[in-house]
Amino acid sequence: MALSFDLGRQLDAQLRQAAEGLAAFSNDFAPEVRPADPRFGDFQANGVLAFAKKAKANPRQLATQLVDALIALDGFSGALVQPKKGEPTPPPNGIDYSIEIAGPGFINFRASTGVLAQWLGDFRDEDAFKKGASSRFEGRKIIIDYPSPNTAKQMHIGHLRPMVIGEAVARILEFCGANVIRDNHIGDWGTNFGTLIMAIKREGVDLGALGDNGLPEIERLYKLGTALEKEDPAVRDISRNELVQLQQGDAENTAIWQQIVALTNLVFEKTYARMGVTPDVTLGESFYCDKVDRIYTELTECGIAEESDGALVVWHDEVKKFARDNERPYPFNIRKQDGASNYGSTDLATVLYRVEHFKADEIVYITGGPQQDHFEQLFLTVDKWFTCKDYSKPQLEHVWFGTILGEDGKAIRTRSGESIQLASLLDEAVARASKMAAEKTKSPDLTDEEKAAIAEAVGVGAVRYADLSQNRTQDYVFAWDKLLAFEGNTAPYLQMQGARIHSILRKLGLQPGEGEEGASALETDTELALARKLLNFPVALEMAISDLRPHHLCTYLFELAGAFSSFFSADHVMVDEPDIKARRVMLCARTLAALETGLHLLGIQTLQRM
RNA sequence: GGGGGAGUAGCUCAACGGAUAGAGCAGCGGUUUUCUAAACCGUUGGUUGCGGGUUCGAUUCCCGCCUUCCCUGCCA
Repeated sequence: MALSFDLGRQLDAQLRQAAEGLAAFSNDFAPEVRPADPRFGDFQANGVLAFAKKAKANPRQLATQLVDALIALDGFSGALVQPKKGEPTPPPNGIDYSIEIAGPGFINFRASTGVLAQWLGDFRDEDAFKKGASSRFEGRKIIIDYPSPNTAKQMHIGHLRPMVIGEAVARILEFCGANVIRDNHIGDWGTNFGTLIMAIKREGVDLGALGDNGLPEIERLYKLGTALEKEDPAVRDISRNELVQLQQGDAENTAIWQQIVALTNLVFEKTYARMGVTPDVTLGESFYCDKVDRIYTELTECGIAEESDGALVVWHDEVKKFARDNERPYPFNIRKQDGASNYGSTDLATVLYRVEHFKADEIVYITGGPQQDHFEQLFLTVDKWFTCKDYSKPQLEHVWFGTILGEDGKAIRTRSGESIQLASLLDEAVARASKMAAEKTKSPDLTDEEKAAIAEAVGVGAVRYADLSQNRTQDYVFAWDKLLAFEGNTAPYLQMQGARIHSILRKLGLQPGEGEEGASALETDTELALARKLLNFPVALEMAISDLRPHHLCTYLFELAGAFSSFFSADHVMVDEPDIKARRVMLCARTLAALETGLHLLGIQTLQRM
């Protein structure tokens, strides 16, 4: 039998096929195949229970019928066995799966060691995994909007999450066959430029003289500007006028603005490089400033937008919280009273451009949780507008994340007070990793350059992993001790397991994939547990994809590394028997492939030595 | 007022309506002349905030409370 990369999906499809031939089942039957508790098997199908409830039928009877049909299916090799408590029965010789019907109607599947060996032989490395996974999206065009920082501000700790989460999401989708475009939608066109230009002119600052690290000075000018505006309303009007001048193409203001943007981008590039973030396009808000008139026109034509208090807004009365007759009305504002565009208008123009120019099937926005209302309004507006104009509608996803909190449990602020600069955060992480490595290393002969590269990978990896390994919608407290704890479910632990595998292969004089000829069937509990964990790599990918939450992949990698570590402690690889040695070498290489593939998808560097 | 998040072991967190709610850290007890001990093995620890409901089955879904953080039209 030919095996799919994702055996669970394959079983799912086969169960559906089996159900098609049965009168008792209908088209809406979903097998719900998922990984099982190892006590029960490798996979379980729970769908019969839900279906039986709806059909008011006996679930065990339905399960029996379904399993009979499945076994009779061409191209499926399985045998029904009696459930026993404790260890499930392995399949009889030459049969791929043993199947049990258990409890109220669970269907449990246990793969034979032959299936394990075949799967591990078919999917040997990152390329094979990718090939196996690529059928998931089959070239679907997905635009991912990240990290999308605002121009004229230094990157601080608040910029960590969009970069880390966005990059992981992009890599995972790409790996699963999507045609991903990373679109860095920088905030280069906001009200803040009015304030900045006002302050720059007032202070007579020469931006050209600031060198390539002028951001702190620009930040200082912005703070000064906002302070002045607060003191004197007349200054606020000047700023507003500077902004309008800029938007109307005034030469002097445009030149100042261009300098600010160029200066900012230069600094940002360095951080992107360090974080492994590679935008495909950088089309900021300014790119859309000549495209917003069409938005006003079309939305007004369609009767979607209307004037309200001098602004142009869209009401979504059908959604309670946005309705106009609320105590506090909450429209979607797309043009300000002063006629200027805002992020409502540019975001609408951006959706249209992404559909018309990039032919986007899907757009994913990576931003913080507080923007949920904005995106809900944006998506509702796009839906109505595209329906009116009969434009092809993309799938729109808002992937939002929680806030990074300070030790006091409050959000780390950007404008008030001292926020931690991203570069110094990373530097400190690397310094701590370096110190840790000096104490713990098993490779004292490393050169200084190698040590530095390892510290960079471990330090930055630890910070990334700490951010990715918990559910993204959670807030989390930023604490050095926590972020740089190199124990348990952390990047250094995973990197270390990889390094251990490289070490054993090095000692054997083998490249990954070599030395596996003549391997015998897996036998020990730890070998089998590891092999079964490897089989679940596609499941972890699927879970990470289904709601774009990378922490599922982290959890899987940690479990995989744990299964490997248990195996590595219990089963010696360098044994005399060539068949046993070969199969253990195979497990090492395959674990390495899954582990490194997973870490790469998370944007974390892997290491050969530590 | 409206909306969203969180509430699970001492701490930090998992758990796509499924089987006896799991990890890590901390604690306790073991393991190293043997392939990287940043490791492994064992163990202690729970009324899943409270009260109802839905059903074969609820941490998960629904209703009502409690605590807490955040958002709530012209910044993005």
